[in-house]
Amino acid sequence: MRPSDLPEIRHLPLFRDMLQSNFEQLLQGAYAQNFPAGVELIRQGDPADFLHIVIEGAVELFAEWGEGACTMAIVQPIGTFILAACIKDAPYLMSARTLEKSRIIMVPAPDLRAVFRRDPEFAVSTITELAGCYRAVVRHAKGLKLRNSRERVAAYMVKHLRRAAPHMAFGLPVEKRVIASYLGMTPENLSRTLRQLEADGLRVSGTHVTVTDYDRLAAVARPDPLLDGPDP
Amino acid sequence: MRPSDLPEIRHLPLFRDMLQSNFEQLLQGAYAQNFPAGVELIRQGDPADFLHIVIEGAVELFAEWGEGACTMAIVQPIGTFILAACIKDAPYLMSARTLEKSRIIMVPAPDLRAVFRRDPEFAVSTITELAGCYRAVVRHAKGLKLRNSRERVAAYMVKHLRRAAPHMAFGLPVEKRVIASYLGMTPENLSRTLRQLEADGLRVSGTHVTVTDYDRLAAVARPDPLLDGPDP
DNA sequence: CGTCGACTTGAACACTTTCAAACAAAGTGG
DNA sequence: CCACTTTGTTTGAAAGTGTTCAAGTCGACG
Repeated sequence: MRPSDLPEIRHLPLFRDMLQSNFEQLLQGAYAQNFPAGVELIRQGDPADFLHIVIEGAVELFAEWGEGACTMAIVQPIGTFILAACIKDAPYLMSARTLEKSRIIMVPAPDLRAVFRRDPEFAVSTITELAGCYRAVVRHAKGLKLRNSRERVAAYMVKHLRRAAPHMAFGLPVEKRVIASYLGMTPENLSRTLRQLEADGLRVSGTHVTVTDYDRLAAVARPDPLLDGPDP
Repeated sequence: MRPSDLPEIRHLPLFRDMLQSNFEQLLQGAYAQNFPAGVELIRQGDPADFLHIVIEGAVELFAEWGEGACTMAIVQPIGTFILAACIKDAPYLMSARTLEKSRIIMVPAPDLRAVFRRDPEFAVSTITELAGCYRAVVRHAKGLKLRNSRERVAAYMVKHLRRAAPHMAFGLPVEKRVIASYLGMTPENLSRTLRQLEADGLRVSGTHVTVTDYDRLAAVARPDPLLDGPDP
């Protein structure tokens, strides 16, 4: 564990309000590791041993069933994943793999459970964090059920464009096939949909996205804070 | 509030471990109400005021976007809903309506937030409850993305059949159109799919479901604890 | 420069929705 | 208790959406 990692972690909403002594103890049992791209960090069904924190790089959370697989979320710095499985001491519902060279910190789940039982501030932070995760998945599920694929793609682009504001362009954070799977469609279908959306003010060339007509694109996506998350 | 309601609520996992004095205080600010079927209890986007507890009846959680709507979950006794919105003091992501004549208890959200800050046991219960909700939505989203509609219907039936074990029959808990929407399909499509599944050991007549060949049906559904929940 | 993987494109196919109509069941009012 | 309305369910045909398979293109990297 690098000393420089600690302040960043300490500032995460999850760890921000806990007692310093508890924070130190929690991170004492933790260890950091660097992984190349494409490494499977956890496998769905395995018992939950560690809370993972992404310091650098990017991690894909994905689910498998039979021969099929789909990406459920992308975690980028600084973010945590599989908090819920650690808390319930239950099997992971999702697998995780690095999409790029990544630096990950792993906090043992038993330490986690021990600390939030004696640090009320940490308990409250955990509650807030979990509630946020829950709401994120609900939004994702709502998007899948209420929007068709064209609308989902448009909404994805609008969301990332807002993050890049005031620019009217941004770079795709991950490969298109991962985005396609996240949006619940095949790569072929995403490719065609992107081409189709050129008529609605979207230009995608390789990894580079430019929006030439925000209003037209937003008219397709009909962004909604209850689906896409709060404005920021 | 009926005196007879209290013991049932007290035995819920969410309230089981808290101090009696805190429980009493929490429920003191609460009130119970009886609703006929079809009443909209909460509307998505409204600020979260109350944690709701279903004592009798059934409540549908649903989401709307534009002209479309879909049901996200069914809550039956004894169950709670919209805990996450109360905790985050954020707008509801889902609307709720009674499907039958229902008895609902409403606990003010500020009381909730106040109590788990001073009762560590309640905080832990809240964390566990939320983690459970989170995992339930993840499973639902996984099902939507990984299974096709025929598989989702088969899995739904297998899941409810297991609950009815050792019987090989059960009654549908809600209308078929609600089930269809929950499974992410149209009523017409559900109707056709049920008919198609007769070739795989399923018999549905009105609200009554009989499974004539469990193995065949399970071969279609391929039940998996990571999608359908733990065995019970 | 060649190879590999990701991306794109096209055509055929499978699945799902939509619209329209018929049917069934449950509740209403005479 | 029976017609009658209302609402949910089923069915069919047509249209729309998304997937699969196969082939070809592009770009990054060794």
